[in-house]
Amino acid sequence: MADMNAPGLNLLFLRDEELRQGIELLFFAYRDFTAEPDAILEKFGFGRAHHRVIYFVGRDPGMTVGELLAILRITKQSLSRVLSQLVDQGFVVQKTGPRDRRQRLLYLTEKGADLERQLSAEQRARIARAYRAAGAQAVEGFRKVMLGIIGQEEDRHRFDQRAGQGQAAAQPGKADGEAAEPPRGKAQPA
Amino acid sequence: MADMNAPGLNLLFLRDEELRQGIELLFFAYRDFTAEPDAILEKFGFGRAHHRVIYFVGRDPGMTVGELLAILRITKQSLSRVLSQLVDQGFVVQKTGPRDRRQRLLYLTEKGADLERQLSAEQRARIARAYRAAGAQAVEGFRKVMLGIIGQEEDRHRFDQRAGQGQAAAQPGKADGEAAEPPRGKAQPA
DNA sequence: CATAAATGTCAACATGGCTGACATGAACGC
DNA sequence: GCGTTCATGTCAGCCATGTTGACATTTATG
Repeated sequence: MADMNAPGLNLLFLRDEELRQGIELLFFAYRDFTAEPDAILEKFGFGRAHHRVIYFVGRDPGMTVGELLAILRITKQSLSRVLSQLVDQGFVVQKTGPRDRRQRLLYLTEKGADLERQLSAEQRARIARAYRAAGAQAVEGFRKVMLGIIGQEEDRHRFDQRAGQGQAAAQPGKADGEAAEPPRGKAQPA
Repeated sequence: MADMNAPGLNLLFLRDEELRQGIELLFFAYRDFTAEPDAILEKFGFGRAHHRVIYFVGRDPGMTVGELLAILRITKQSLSRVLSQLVDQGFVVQKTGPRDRRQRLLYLTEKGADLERQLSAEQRARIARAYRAAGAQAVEGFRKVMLGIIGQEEDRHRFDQRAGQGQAAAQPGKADGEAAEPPRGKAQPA
């Protein structure tokens, strides 16, 4: 800060420092963000992979296996391992798709929903605390930057409209034509 | 949270939606953020654990093994596996500490620094793109929210105003964040 | 009816966490 | 100066979760 007025080189240096800090912010935030759920999961003999499945199925009940695979970007064999544990132990149920009977639509059971709530309670609290402390305008900036970091347009879409108008979703020309879509309108792995 | 859809709770619902989006922004951003370095590492037969070591040592040359362990929050046995590969293959060197000869101070070789640059180039570019697209004010908001998400005060400290520093303070007990994936309780595959 | 798609499954392998036990040399306190 | 603690290394085995490849089943579709 003190020598910010130095010529040329220094600006570049600060830029590099700024980018490094961006990298590290992601690391620390993610690390702390996942720490507490991991501890809970351990009591169930589950890992982070189970958490991801429970979270996204809870988010989007009735999603297909293919959709889940597209989000997680893992192989079906990897998913299968955790998913069948969750099904066997009664956290998730699979129902044959009504339109396409090849599909297995995924739902949380009550037990699964309980666990989901337990797992995300701390995460929500953490986010809520950070949002509250930072303020609405900062939250909007956070969203903008995070969306910029996310690579695929399809992934960004999920944040378009279902947005929290509360503080977050503001104006910036996002305006994606498509009404707020309740669960289940998702990007198909084309 | 799944049953917050009750009528009349619209504000609460939006709040819940907003918090869920926060959770998902972290998931997707982190997923995409680590994808490309992983691809580079594969060509070297390395994984994320190697990336972390290279990143931190590059960030803070001369750090001790103990400091690195404190950053990564893994066991010395886990670190040993990757660190000795990096040393054996000439990416990292260890020098006996001048003040305390028990310590092994860590440095990148030229080869190591090359790899570090190659690995973080994409991550910096991704951050830079997101920052540029979002604007300075959004970046400030991003920083605020991310710092709010980070739990420990000691961790937040490293983002204070190190702008003029370049290297970590090399304080015992704590160090920097990094570029790969935060470890968790048990197993963490590449 | 033939083919493709959605899903499941078996088997093998790699990475990188973990624990426990034990070794070595250097620093430090008494 | 001796014993204890500290920093580090190492061996050995376990576990979670990623990977690839091959193949089976059911259903949709041209």
